[in-house]
Amino acid sequence: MKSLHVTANGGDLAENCGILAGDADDAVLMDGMDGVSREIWLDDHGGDNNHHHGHGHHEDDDLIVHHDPSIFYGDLPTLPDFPCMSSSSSSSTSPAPVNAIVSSASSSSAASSSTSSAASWAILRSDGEDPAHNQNQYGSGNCDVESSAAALQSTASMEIPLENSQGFGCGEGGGDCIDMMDTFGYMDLLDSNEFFDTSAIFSQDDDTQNPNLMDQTLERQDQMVIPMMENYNNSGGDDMQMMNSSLEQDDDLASVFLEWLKNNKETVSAEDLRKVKIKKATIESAARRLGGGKEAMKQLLKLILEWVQTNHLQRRRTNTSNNLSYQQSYQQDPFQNPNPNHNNSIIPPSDQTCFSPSTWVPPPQPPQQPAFVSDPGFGYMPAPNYPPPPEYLPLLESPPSWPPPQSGPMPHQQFAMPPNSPYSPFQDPGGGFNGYNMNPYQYPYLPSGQIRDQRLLRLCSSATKEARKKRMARQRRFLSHHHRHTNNNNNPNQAQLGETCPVVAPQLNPVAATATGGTWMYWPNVPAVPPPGAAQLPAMETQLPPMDRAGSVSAMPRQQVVPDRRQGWKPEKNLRFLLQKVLKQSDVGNLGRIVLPKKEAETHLPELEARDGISLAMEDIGTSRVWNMRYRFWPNNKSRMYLLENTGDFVKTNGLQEGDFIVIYSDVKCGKYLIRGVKVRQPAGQKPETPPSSAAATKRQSKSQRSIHNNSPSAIVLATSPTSQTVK
DNA sequence: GGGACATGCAGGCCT
DNA sequence: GGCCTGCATGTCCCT
Repeated sequence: MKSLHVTANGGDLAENCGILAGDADDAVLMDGMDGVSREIWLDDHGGDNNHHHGHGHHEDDDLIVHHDPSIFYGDLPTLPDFPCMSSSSSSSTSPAPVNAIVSSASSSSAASSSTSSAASWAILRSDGEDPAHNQNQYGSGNCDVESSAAALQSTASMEIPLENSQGFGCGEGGGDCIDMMDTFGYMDLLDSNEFFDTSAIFSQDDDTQNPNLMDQTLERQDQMVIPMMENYNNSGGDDMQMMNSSLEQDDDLASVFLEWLKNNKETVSAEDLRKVKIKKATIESAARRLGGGKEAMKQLLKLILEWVQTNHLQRRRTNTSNNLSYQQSYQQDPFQNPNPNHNNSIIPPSDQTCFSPSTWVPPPQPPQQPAFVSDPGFGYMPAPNYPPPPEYLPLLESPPSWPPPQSGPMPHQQFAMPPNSPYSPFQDPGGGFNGYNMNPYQYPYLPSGQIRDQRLLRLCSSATKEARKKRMARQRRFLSHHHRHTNNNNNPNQAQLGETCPVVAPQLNPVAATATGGTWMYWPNVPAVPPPGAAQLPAMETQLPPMDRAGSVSAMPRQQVVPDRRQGWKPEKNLRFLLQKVLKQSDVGNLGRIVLPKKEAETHLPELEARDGISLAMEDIGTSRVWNMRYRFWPNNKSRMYLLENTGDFVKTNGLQEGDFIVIYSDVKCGKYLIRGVKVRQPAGQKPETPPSSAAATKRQSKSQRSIHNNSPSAIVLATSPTSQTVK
């Protein structure tokens, strides 16, 4: 499997970006760019360190030796160590840990550089302000990665090593990793000695109090690999000169980094960056797939920095404030910790061993009153990863910010909620796994442990069969409750949707809005890179009427990604495109069920443990009516067929016919699902679309539609006159 | 060859 | 008898 496993603490970058693919398969990233899918796995780093190695890549990597785990595997997650990207040319030898403390062999030039580097970081922390208390200066921060992620999206999952003392990932597994500092944090900042303050660097975290830190830095510089340097051989300090020379030529890159440093000097420390390690192959591959060259590196750098920033901030927040709020959250809501005896229920974030914090989280928001009543049997919440910035999600097939439900979410769901839904009365009687950091503000209504549990269950490959059995058992226990609730509430969606979430106006629908401009679009699986013809998107966007009563645009083509999240983040843009389906005859027939595309369903909809599936409240964007549909699957050979049932009324109400399509969104703000039926009407001059009169016609149409569905790289834009089409 | 998916159709339930 | 449910099978596409 072409998987880049996002592992635990470091997972969020990959998780949100779908970064990179295994270099063993260069097509992976391209797959992701084609938007076919982005599968991201989070592995239980702490629990299954061998998992990475199981991919058989680590041991093949060229190694950047990570000396002292205490230094490099501190509280900041490492960037993805993409074992699957590991070059096959990588060494198969295990990374013999090198003592980072000593660096007698460091060259003077390296020493100079690293000294400057460290000093720069030292000053960044010299303000003495707890970074946790600083706002992410990139605004949401969580989303900047998206732009890069767009180019990095991969079908493959990614594997990010957890940072921990076990030397996971690069250090132990032998990844060809690059420390953040060693990679980007180096650059021309080395000359920016205005920040120099050697005293500060040793007065920070425990692991930075190592008086040999500077030496460590110096030494590691000898070993770092700068991806821009194609031929760089990280064999020793002799290459430093070449490397520095190369870096010096990359003023842009350095500028980016410097700018970032300035912006985040209060929030990110040198130590933070030192803990970020990226495989050489990863960076090279990423850069290559970003187009290569300086621009690609710059983009990648931004991505990484964004990740560092966001991840770090959240962790800091968690570390500084979570212990209390963490436990309080449990104590305040007994339901949140149904199993108080669960040993893992209140593991301090610092003790996390599995998952990283939800890196891509919006800036802390004051907790709000829950819009739902905690009901153990009522709801379910998928992986709570923070979704990508919504401003360009609704229109596009976006990578799942939460991983594919491979590992199994909470099974006892009745009404599934989109990720991060504050209305998701997610329950986990099992107590909750505390494997990853939790931003106390992120899911104020959800028990951290449960969220972690959820995340674990969904993401962690170590969610073993045992765990699955337990989940199944829980599901069975709650099954009756679910049914009762369903039966007693004809429209349970109200509870699910929450009352605080405004109904999305019909014009919010990007498809509709687009159609208003005279063209409707079938949004394909949007590739990370603009497909041919995608240039139409911005132009079309200009035709869009206000998508929102508030004047916000609920969708923005990925091509219009705003580099600066501080500007691009518009919370009101809250529709996240999940999937779409061109309706077949069988979908619009009287069966009242719609077959959903498997991959998209598995990726974007809650994982189904049981074939009975879950109830999904779907708000019709056009009518605001909430349809209580059922999302389920059928066993089909060795696979599954995913269905949306109880769609008959919806189809009839919207007058949907074969060839029309539905689009499903989630409201990233409210956590509800939205559905829209889009009617396709033939342009004037063409024969009105009629049901195929023959099997051949049916096949032709089916083939055409399948082509539409499958040809994700190209946006299929059906330009019609405004009068010749109908988009409800 | 395998996966995804459209749909045929058998069996049970309901009216 | 009609409807519903769910499985099976055929077709198409991708690898």
